[in-house]
Amino acid sequence: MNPPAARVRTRFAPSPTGFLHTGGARTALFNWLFARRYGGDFILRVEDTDAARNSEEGLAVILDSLRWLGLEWDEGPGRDGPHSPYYQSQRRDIYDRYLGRLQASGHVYEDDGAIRFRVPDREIAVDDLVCGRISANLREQGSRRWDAEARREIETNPDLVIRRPDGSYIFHFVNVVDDLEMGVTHVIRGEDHLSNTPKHVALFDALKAPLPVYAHVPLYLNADGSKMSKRDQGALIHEYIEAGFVPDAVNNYMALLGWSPKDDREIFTLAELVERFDLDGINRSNSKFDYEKCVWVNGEHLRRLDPAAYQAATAPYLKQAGIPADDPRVPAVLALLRDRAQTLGQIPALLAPILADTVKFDPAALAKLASRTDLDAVRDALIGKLEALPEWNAEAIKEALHEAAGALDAKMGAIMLPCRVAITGDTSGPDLAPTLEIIGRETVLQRLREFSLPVSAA
RNA sequence: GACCCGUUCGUCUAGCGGUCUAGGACUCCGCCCUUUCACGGCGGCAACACGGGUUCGAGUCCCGUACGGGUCGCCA
Repeated sequence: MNPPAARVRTRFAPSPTGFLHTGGARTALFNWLFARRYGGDFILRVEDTDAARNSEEGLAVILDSLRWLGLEWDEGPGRDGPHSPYYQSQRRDIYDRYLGRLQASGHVYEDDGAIRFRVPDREIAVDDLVCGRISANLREQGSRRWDAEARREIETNPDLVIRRPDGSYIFHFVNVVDDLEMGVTHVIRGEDHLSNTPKHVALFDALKAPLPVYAHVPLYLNADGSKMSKRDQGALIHEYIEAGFVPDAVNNYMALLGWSPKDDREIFTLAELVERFDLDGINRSNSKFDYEKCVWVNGEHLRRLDPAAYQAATAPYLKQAGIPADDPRVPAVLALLRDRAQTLGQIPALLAPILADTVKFDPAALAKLASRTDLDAVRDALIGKLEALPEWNAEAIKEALHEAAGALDAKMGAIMLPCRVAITGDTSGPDLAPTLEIIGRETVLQRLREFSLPVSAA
C-alpha cells in the first residue's frame, strides 16, 4: 500500500463493559499497528455515553488488558492530549456545538423531545479499503424496520435519533463528531459497523467535513460458526493472562486471523508485526477462532524466549502455585523442561515432581511395574553405582545408569523406568540424568532405598 | 423480511487469467531421533460451495443459486 499522505491518526473506542473481547482487542491491535507502522498516533477514546452500561472497574479491566498486550495509546485515559477529555461522557459541550451547526443548516428537528437527523434521500457510497465500494439509501432502508419478535417489517421513521430527550447523545453522532474533532484519518473497525457507515458518511457530509478512510475488518466466529461471545473459550483477554500466554503470542495469533503477511511466516513479535502490517493484508471473510492454534503460537513464542526472560515470565505462575521462584534449583529445572510447555500455566505441574519434598506416585506408573520381578536387583544395582560416583553431575549419573544396566545385562529402558518411578513417581518426564542431578544425591539414594512394591499411591 | 458483505483442505491462510497434478501452518495419522513423555526432523490424509457465462485458457473476471455473517434502536 502507498504510505498515507497525512500523519496517520487511528483510534480504538471501547465502551467500558468490564472485559476486553478478542474481537475488540484485534481491532485495537490493527489500529495500533497501523499507527505505529506509519509513525502516527493511536488514540484511546472511551465511549461511555450510555450511563446504564458504564463502570469504572469496567474500564480498568480494558485498560489493563490493552497495557498487557503492549498496545499503549498516545492520547486517552491517563494521557492528556490536544483533544482531551477522551471520555465521551465529558465532551457534551463539544457535541452541543456540533449539534448547533446541524440545527443552523436545518439538518435536524425535534421529535418527542429527541433530536433527529434528517437522512438524505440518495445513494450514499463508501469506499472501504477492505470491502471495496458499498452503497445504500438510508431513507429507503430506514423507513422499514424488522421486528424480530413479530417476524415482520414495520413502518418507522428513517431519520436518525442523535440526541435523547434527556440530552445525552447517541453513538452514531458522537462517533462521527469525535472522529472528525480528533482528526482521525483511518477508521479501522469491525465489519459489524459496515452497514452503519453510510449513516456516518451522511453525518460527515452534513457537517461539511472530510471523510476518514474506512477499513472494516471481518469478524471472529466460534469454531461452529456462531458469533463469539464472552463465554467462549479464548474470548477474553484477561483469560490469556491467567492461562500463561505471553502478550506477543496473543497479538501474533489475533493478527493472523484476518490479516496475512502474504508469505509462509507465522511467528512474529509485536515489533516485527509493526514492520509488516498494512491494511491491504486484511482479509475479507470472517474467521473461526482456533484456540488450539493460538496455544501452538504461544508455545513457539515461549521457545524463543531467552532463559532470563523465560524465568521472569514464569515467576508469577510459580508463585501462584506455591513454588518459590527464587528456589536455587528453578533455573536448572526450567532449562530442563521449558520446551515441554505451551503455556506458562503448565509450568508448575511440570516442575512439581522434581522440586517436591516427597514423591507422589502415579497409580498408573506403579501398575506398570507391578509385574516386574527384577525390581530389587535393579534398585540395588542403581544404588551401588550411584553411591560410588565421585562426582554428582548429569554426565556421571548417565554413565552410572549405563553401568547399572550393563551389570544386570539389561536394556537401558528396563532400569530407567523403575528408577524414574522411584524418584519422581511418574513414567515420563525430562531427561533422567539431569533430573537426578537436580534432585540431589542424598534424596535420590534415599528414595531408591525406600522404594519397594507394593507402594501405596499417595 | 429488506439491505450490505463474504465463500480455497476440519481450521487459519497463499493464490491477484496460463508457472495450480493448488503452496504453507494448526489438528490428526505414520516413521525417525530417544531412557520415557515431550521437543525436533521426515512423510501422509485433506480444499478451489454449485450452475451458467467471458476467454485459446478461470481457484483467479461476470451473472445467478445455495450457504454463512452483518445491519436495520432514544446499545455501542
